[in-house]
Amino acid sequence: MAFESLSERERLVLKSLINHYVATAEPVGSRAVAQKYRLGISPATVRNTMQDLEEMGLITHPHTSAGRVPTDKGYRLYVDSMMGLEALTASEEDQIRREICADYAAVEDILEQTAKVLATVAKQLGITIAPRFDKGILTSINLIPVADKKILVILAVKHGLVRTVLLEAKSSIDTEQVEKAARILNEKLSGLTLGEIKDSIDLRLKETSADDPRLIKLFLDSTDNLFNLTEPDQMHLEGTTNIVDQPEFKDREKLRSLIELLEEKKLLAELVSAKGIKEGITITIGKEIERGEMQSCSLVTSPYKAGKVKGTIGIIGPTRMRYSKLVSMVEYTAKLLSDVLSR
Amino acid sequence: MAFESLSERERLVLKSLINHYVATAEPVGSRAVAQKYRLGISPATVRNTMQDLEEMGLITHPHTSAGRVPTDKGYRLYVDSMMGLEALTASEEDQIRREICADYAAVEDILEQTAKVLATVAKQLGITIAPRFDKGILTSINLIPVADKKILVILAVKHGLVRTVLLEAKSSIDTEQVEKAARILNEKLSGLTLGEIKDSIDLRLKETSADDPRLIKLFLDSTDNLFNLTEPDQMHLEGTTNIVDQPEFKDREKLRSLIELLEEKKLLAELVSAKGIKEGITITIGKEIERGEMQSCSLVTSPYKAGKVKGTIGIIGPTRMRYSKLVSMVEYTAKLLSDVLSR
DNA sequence: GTTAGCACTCCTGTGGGAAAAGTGCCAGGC
DNA sequence: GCCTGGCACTTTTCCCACAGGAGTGCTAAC
Repeated sequence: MAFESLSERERLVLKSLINHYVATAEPVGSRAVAQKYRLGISPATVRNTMQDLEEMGLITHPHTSAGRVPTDKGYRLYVDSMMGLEALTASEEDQIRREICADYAAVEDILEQTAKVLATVAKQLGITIAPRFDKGILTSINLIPVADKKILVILAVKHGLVRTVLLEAKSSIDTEQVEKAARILNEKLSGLTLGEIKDSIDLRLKETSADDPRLIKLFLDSTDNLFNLTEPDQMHLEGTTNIVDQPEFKDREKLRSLIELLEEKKLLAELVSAKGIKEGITITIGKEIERGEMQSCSLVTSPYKAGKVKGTIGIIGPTRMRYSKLVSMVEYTAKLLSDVLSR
Repeated sequence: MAFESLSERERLVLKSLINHYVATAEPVGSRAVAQKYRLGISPATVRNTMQDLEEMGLITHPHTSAGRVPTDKGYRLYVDSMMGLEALTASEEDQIRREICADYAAVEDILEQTAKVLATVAKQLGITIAPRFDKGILTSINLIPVADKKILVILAVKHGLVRTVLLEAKSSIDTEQVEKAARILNEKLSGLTLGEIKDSIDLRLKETSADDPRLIKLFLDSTDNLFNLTEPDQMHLEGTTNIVDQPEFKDREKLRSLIELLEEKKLLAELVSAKGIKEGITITIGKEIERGEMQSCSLVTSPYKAGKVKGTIGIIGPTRMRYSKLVSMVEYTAKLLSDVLSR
């Protein structure tokens, strides 16, 4: 549909309506639009315009005598072509900066903190997902025997990212073997990205496998586990409380199904990090989200960088959210986070 | 108050009432008790007995014309002296066993799985807390430089438990120094429990500190971080969905404040693991819980063992819960978990 | 000591009616 | 020809009254 065909008035009415609805969560009547936003036109005119907008599928009616409510399509148009960015207040910026720039050593902690501050400042769900390791360059592998049959594998990736995985061997393995295996693995694999390793580990370790079959075989068998790139525990979700109060979730069933989805950490992580592939802010509105349980929600996400590797942060809330502000917020936060993690 | 003074009839009525209330979530009238549990007495007699029980503070009235509801004190008496254990069904045992005995390598994963299965089978919140490391014996320390100024510290504890912490140094540190420091630390600290180390690390490392001040000092400065024993991320909480539907949380405010508490992972972990100090099952009912936000909830917890060190698992739900069943469940699960982790 | 009976209390569900909110359309004005 | 005031119409919401139901507490009788 050619949205450029919207008249100036139609655009103004839609914009005002959305602003008002976002603020009040109540269907908006023609009077409210006409008066509050001093467009200089009467409620009757607004009503006519609204009818047109409704025909275009940009707004709806819950019932005859109710005001109008934006549809997903309405929000989409608003977001794409008529919403201005709303700058963060100084105090919001401060709050975000304070939390993120505190000098935590571990990336994990910074990400948790980031999710929390996003949730708090946005009064929505805040979510952060650890960098996707597949583009990260492996600097070293360490194997550490921590118990009879257990070996801790440490993958150190450039820029101070670390992944540790515990492997369990069938039989006990002595220290020398472990050291030898570690030497081989480092020799063959360091300097490559984890993605490359995942794809070609079989080939790269083929000739050596005769050397010490057991350990190398264990390593090969665990490839999926070791190089699995979206670990659910690499995700931080905060602010569940914030959405419990939202009027859109006064319907119990809706709330339950959303919380259900939030508990499926792996799924959620994949859903969100898929949005983080593109550069810059991505806004996903209502039914545009693939999962049914979340179709009354919107997602504002952005990738961030830690050196070469990229992760995703975002805000989840009802479709009725303050996009103009939240976009600024996510943008600012992602920028800051990238700076902190890449220093 | 001398509860032994309860007559046989009073005990029977209280027991029947609680059973009925737990099943229906509705205040229980005298007729329901008299008929359903064929005590061979009339509703009028039950009413008289109920009045007595109410005077003792074991049950209450929401209002004059409503049935009776057990108080925390009523539950307490029931739990302590009149509830029989209810065995798990074969299929419940199966389900629990299947999830826990699957051969995951990492303790983390087993604990997450355990929390999930507790939540599912009990239809309540399931919570597991990783072993308290303070009684764990350190088998080795490894220091691994993962980036210019970042060092990954790996504390290997007996029975395959591992703790990794990332430290950030002020200035870059070369590999030799790291190796030397690791040797010193192993020499001085391995074989001790983490608790001992935490308390006496200053003394133990004093004489060596002249050797390589920087790294050892970093280590000393990070003691709290390294040996902090209740890390929030060592906790797994599952089944939030289950409580959203509970009739006791139809009051929005209650639900919000509970979820708020659940988000305070650190606090929650401390709360629960405090209960896990005692041997065997601990039941904490309503107001007996220290935190106000949870005073309409009960807690059924048990410690479990992984070799020498102990963690806690438990179930959280409204005070109106099926104690007789859940106690069996937590007991069985804790036993199983101990077996799996100590093998 | 137990029970039946009954009055009393308080909650709950229902229906009607008035008020409020808002639309849609029409006819008149600029 | 577009805008606007006016008005009828629709639907929800709120309130109130009222009946019905549930369950108690007391009393008197067995």
